[in-house]
Amino acid sequence: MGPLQVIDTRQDGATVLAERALRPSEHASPAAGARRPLRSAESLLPDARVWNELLGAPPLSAPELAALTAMARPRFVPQGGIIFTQQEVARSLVFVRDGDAALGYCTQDGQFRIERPVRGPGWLDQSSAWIEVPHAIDARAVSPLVVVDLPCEDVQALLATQPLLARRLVASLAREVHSLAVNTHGLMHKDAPARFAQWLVERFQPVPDSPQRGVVKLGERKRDIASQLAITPETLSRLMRSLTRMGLISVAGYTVHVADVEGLKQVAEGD
Amino acid sequence: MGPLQVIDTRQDGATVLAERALRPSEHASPAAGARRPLRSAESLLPDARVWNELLGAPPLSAPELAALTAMARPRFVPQGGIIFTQQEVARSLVFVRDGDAALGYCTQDGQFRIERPVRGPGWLDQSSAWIEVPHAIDARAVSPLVVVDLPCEDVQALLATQPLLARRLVASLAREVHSLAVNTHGLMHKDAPARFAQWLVERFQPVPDSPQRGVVKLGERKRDIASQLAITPETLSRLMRSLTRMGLISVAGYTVHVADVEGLKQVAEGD
DNA sequence: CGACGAGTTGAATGACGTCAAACACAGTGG
DNA sequence: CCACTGTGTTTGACGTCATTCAACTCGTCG
Repeated sequence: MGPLQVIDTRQDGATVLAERALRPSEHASPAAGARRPLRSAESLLPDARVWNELLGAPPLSAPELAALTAMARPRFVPQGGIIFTQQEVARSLVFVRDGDAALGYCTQDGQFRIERPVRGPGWLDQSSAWIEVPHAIDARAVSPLVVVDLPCEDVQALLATQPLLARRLVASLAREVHSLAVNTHGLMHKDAPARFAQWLVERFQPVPDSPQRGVVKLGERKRDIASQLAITPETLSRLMRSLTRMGLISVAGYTVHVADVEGLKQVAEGD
Repeated sequence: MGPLQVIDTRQDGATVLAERALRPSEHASPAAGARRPLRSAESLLPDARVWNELLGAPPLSAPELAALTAMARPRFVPQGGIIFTQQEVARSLVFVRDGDAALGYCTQDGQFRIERPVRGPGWLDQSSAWIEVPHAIDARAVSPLVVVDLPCEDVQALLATQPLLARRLVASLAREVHSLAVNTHGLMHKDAPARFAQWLVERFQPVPDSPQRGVVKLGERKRDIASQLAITPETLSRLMRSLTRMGLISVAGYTVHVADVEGLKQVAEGD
């Protein structure tokens, strides 16, 4: 089960395991490919893999790829930089090619509350530009990253000549509608324990031997996880302790060991 | 201000006005045009007005209308009937042509909790079929109504020949994404008074003379309004009394008289 | 009249947020 | 090696908001 080590035993009987727990912000986040310094000389344009991941299953044809790449307007954004804000009217579809971004909003005290993290390649806003409304939310760079704008008029023009591309854009929007609808349902009818259990189940990586057990690596600060779940960090901390006491998980720094997925799923069903 | 009549004065000083308040279920709901008995002989097919309202601003061309109407599969659903359920995989885009429907889910005790009301013409599910997933939610008929299925393959085939239609479908999906995103944001960050105040502001009909004052007609049972706001009927009742005490509204049966929209907007901002 | 469903009201409970203090840990400079 | 600091998390006490449960009103329908 890995190099674990007991460092503390608490009065509630839970054993706390030590696992060198670097803070997520200190991780050399492996998926954020843009860690090496980007030079203006090197192409920021997305490649085929990126386009295919954005637009869904059947691989894109060469002319489709060429047309998309021709209209792409990439730009580099430094860590913490603003990608777009609620005020500005959307004129382009926007996605992140590489790196970690987040959709959220600025609080009065200058903090940025993450509502939904986005790991490249992934859409930041594929809808607002079509109806010429302001972006519904702010977007910030969590790591240094490359975002790409697709001017809406250009995409629209392309639709006339590439009907299959239209099908993909529609499907991509449909996926977003679906995920938002599920999310809304959860917020309306599930309490905090259920939402957190669900969050864990979605990120659950089973270990080879036993299907019930597994691991969830927390790739971000716990306060950011909390704000995704629309709860406070304190409540999240209490939830983790509570699930631990129920014997469903055990927490070691930024690693959650899941002892009983089925139990978690039960909690996730909630009401 | 209408034929009002004092029937009760409470100790808190608020004056309650009587306005023959039929229950919404007893209203001959004027917008639900399908009240007259529908015969199988008469065409259930949507007309141009319906299509244009579904697909947004620029009016559709004659060939577009013809093609859409050719693929439409209308069916009549009696009051309280099930339109579709969460289990079934979506094969068609679904909308209500005439009448009142509701998206929601069935509770264990057989009740139907309304999550989002839909008044025809309006989409019930324009997204699931594109990605071949089950409907995210149940749909029921609140009044007798006509729903129309658009088989997904047919629509897809039409996209190949009608690129402007693709643009419209995309825009329509984009509008849904936008409204869901706003809704999600509200659920995450606004408390019950703010959500209810917002709900009122959205339905606010100003009276000609004074811009601050106006009326909101409640077209559904208060318990259904409560479940749209993800609160209990008791809480909704208390909210209405609380807003009344603040002098922002006064409630008479199923009519809410708004005395101060700006005040309501302030409450709606909440946090 | 009694039964029923919708709405309201009050008291009790519980879930979650707020506030403040303590703790863990990496980084810094002695 | 050691304090010292800053950030992030944990914990406890407490408050607030919303739900729950149970009564009660009102209008409708039999």
